Amino acid sequence: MLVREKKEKIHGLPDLENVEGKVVMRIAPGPSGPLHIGHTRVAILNDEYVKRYGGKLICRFEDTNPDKIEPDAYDMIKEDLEWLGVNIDEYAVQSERFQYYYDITRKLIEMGHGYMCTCDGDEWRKMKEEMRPCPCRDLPVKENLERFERFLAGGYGDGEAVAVIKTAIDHPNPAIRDFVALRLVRHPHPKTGTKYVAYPMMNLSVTIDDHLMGMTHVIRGKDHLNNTLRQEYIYDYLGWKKPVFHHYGLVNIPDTVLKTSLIKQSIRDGEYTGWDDVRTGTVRALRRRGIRPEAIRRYWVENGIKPIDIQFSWDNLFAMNRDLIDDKADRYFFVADPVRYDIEGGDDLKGRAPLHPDHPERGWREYHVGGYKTVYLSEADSLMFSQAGKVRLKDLCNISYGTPAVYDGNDVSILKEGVRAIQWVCGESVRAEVLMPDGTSVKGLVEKAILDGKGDMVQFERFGFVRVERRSPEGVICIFAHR
RNA sequence: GCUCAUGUAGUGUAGCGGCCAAUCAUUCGGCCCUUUCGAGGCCGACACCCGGGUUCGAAUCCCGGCAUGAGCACCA
Repeated sequence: MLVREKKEKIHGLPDLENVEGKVVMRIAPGPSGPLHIGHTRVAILNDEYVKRYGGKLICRFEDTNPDKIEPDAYDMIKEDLEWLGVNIDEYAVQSERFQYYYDITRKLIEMGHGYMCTCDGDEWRKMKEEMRPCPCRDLPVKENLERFERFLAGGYGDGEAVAVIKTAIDHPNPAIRDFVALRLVRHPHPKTGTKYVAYPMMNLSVTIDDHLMGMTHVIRGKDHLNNTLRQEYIYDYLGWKKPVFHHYGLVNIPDTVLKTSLIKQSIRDGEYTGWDDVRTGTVRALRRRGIRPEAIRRYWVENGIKPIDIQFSWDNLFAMNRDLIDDKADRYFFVADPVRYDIEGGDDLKGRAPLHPDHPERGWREYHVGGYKTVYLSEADSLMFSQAGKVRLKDLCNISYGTPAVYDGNDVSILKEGVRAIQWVCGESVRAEVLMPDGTSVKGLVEKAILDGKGDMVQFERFGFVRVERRSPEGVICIFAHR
């Protein structure tokens, strides 16, 4: 009883502060590509809290940097979220909301909290570093408003002007001093074309949308800590109520490719097969490898929302996934880099093995080696066999080394003496190829019973869990998940 | 350089003044079970960054140091 209570606590996320009834939360992906494993953390955490407290979860596409947008990403992200089991109540797109950003920036300028800067960008930054206001900062409101309208109308050339929010020019933290709110972009936007030239910077659009959409809690990465501090100026200027902010630590994800621009380039170059290439860490690649969304969820829930930086552990994720699939995955023998052995002696060789050792009721794989009595062993097991001299073909019989190999009875008890049981296939097997996460592939043979199998996750005994991508008598294509 | 954040086993986490000679998961090692190096069972290994202080008592509070990370973009 006591033990159970303790366990429940450990596996749960801590409560949020200041929850009054329902919550409104959001995830805000930039549509530059599909989601990768790193993005799933914020999605899962927000989803978990909305499910706990009730309320709504908004997915807001932050598409305010037109030259980084991948037009397909809007749909891909939506699919990824659905697959993850993240329940989105509303979708919003920032490129449809520019009017809000303009109206509120105008208001801030009117209030004297913003200005239009026409200084050279480098010089403006240099002055900020020295805590000196630029000449535009103290221009009269009227002049700033005129510049603002001219700015919206496209009356400035690229880089000639920006709208700036004032904070404290002498703020001890250089990252907080005056920040750009709107900039000029002439690059056409995939959704709005060249309709707008004035584009909001993230700190402006995020703040306005979070307020307008009624966000109660914002969970995001620690890299946004300073952005939060900047955004608080806007909340204060306008007398808006601030959401509760939470910043979780950064995640370092090893051994995979996550950078969207890099993946995109490799796809274009034909090196990667697509966004679901197994060498990448995209959600669709993990899905293709047979990682269950529940495993990803459990992983992030157990990681919590602490602000410390963490190291992502594939081992831990795989262990959670194994937990989920082990009971469902049927077992088959797969032989990598097959080496042929003929067996001399013994009579009509027959054997059978359960599809799953814990579930004999699911049925059996029947073996009838008979006839030529030809089997194939993996290259590694063949080598081991030659050194050990004796080996058990699991669920069939024992053999002694030689060419041909010699039938050596069917006494299972030799396993107790240290003889190894190995996997094998007979002549009636199917070609199989297993695509590995590093992009290589392992070719071999798999028992033909796999063709009648259902369910996409199977275990190749002593090889690992794989997802079956294609089943056909000509060959089976699998993706390696983990051991 | 400045500013901010954080420091519990290999990894992630619990604990947040006495119940902690520190939890759980994973990892690793051993044993049992098993015709898989899968699953299951049992046992074991590994940690409170350092130094001061407060206190009867500190992983827990305070200060300093150190370390790590982030930001200082007309990216998000």
